[in-house]
Amino acid sequence: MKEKVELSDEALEMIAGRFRQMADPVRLKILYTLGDGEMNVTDLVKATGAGQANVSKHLGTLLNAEIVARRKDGLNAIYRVSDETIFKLCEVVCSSLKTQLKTRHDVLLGL
Amino acid sequence: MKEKVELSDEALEMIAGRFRQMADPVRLKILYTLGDGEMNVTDLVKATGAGQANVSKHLGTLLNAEIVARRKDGLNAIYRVSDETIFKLCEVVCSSLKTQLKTRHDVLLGL
DNA sequence: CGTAAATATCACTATACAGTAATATAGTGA
DNA sequence: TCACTATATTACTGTATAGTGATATTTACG
Repeated sequence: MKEKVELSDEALEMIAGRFRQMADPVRLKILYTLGDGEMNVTDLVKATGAGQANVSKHLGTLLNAEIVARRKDGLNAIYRVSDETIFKLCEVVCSSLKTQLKTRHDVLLGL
Repeated sequence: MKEKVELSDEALEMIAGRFRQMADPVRLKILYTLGDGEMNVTDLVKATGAGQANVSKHLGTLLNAEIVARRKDGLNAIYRVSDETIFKLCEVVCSSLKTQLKTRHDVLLGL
């Protein structure tokens, strides 16, 4: 008897949506930067090298997806990662990519 | 002293690319289906309800990303998952989404 | 107040890509 | 060889979204 995991189309759409949040290098850069601790938008703009409007928009989608959280301090909007599982995701992806690259490298050496 | 993980733009692009592969509900459906064992394209088309050209194209990108592997058997092209880490990714995402939904639900109940 | 700074939003352009119908390609069997 | 089946590819359309300049909004401070 198989352990059949039947997922509804709606569930698949939600899962895909989460992956979509992670599928942009600028958002990843923002998230990695926030991994060192909370930060305001201006500093995130400097750290990522992206435009202010762009960073703000990315933060908006991440906030909407509840991947980051926001607090206000005077003029500043200070963001932090609110869902630490994203780092686990990146970790798994990185190790997989490393394995792939290593395999490809070995193949090039004829082994 | 901080454990500083500095990733190059190229690395970020690769990671984002892997997430992009997972960011489509049809591809997820294909992968989940292949989780039960290898399958040819025709059966995948039936299982997913997507069009043949569409499934074939998705399989092409997954193959290119080395997430699935392919073998030929006569007329059939038989695909299988070649990178099991994708299931770990889905698992992490699912548990995160469940937590989010539960929290949102509790908030609605005023707690 | 008026000004400046930080952030968000708007309007727009450009690009990537999912879906699909039609066609091409390759293997199978009569 | 011809007809049939499975898969891949091509050409095209539509949609989503990243990036950006300009503007709006909010808050602090003189």
